[in-house]
Amino acid sequence: MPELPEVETVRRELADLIVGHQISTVEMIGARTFRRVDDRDGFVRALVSRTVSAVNRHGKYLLVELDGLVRTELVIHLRMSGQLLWAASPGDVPLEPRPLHTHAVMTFAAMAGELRFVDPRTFGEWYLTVERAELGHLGPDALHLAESDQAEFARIVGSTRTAVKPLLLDQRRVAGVGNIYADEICFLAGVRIDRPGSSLSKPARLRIAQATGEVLRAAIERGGTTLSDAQYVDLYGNAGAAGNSHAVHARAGEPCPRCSRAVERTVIGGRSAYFCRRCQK
DNA sequence: ACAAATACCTGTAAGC
DNA sequence: TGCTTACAGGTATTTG
Repeated sequence: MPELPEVETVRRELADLIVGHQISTVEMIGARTFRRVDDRDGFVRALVSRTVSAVNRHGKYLLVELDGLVRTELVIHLRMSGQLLWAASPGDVPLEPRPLHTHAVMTFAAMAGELRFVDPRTFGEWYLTVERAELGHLGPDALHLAESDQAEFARIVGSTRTAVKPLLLDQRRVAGVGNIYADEICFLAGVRIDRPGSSLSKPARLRIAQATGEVLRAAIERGGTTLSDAQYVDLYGNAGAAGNSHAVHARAGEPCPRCSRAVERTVIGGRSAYFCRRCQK
């Protein structure tokens, strides 16, 4: 479900909501959500009564920074079906009942409501990281790199024989691009999804870098992608509108927005992939 | 170095 | 109507 633009949308909303607020309670409900947490009491103790100083993001990982916790951050990864939802209860309005598959709940001092982590497939995770040790395998953040150093992005693309789409999906090379946006990036760059990165011309590699920035930025502006299954919603339960502007992803049979030829679907790297045969070379 | 398969789960849609 | 199957946005690990 959530890729970089969806995680960034939630990050911004979460930062606006909780930065400067003190954690009152942490409920650990689902076992699998906390599968990396050895000391469950210690986890709660580390968080309660701390004030949130920042909510950061690297790739698809959310990182909650807390006053007085040095080098240690709360990691939240939504994986396929995780949602962070703010349930407000202003005044005397009672809280909505918790949805099925609510695995974690956090409350804050002087804030009426609760932050819920809902995750039917239980792939998502919460844990404390020290110096981001568990994130060490990740490549640079895709959006940051596309905006700061396109030459380096192009170098990474050209550094392997791996096909461009699986390359973009490999979080060790570049972090944050998922199945939806990898299709959109390849389309915008005019590159076939199965072209080995090292076979691309320098301009084509730079087009991948450029397209990554454009696609991710545009998706964030539209609040991310909510597909027909409505899996992704933001902190307040709202769907994102970026899906309406997808050129190819999940549009098999529809006309390519550039040349009108029917968009095709295939499988690459075990994932469904969409492309225009005429526009991507 | 790389590709492919598998595993982790639940929910939904399509097919029979 | 019911049952079965395939598939879903992610990632880690194993096998070849």
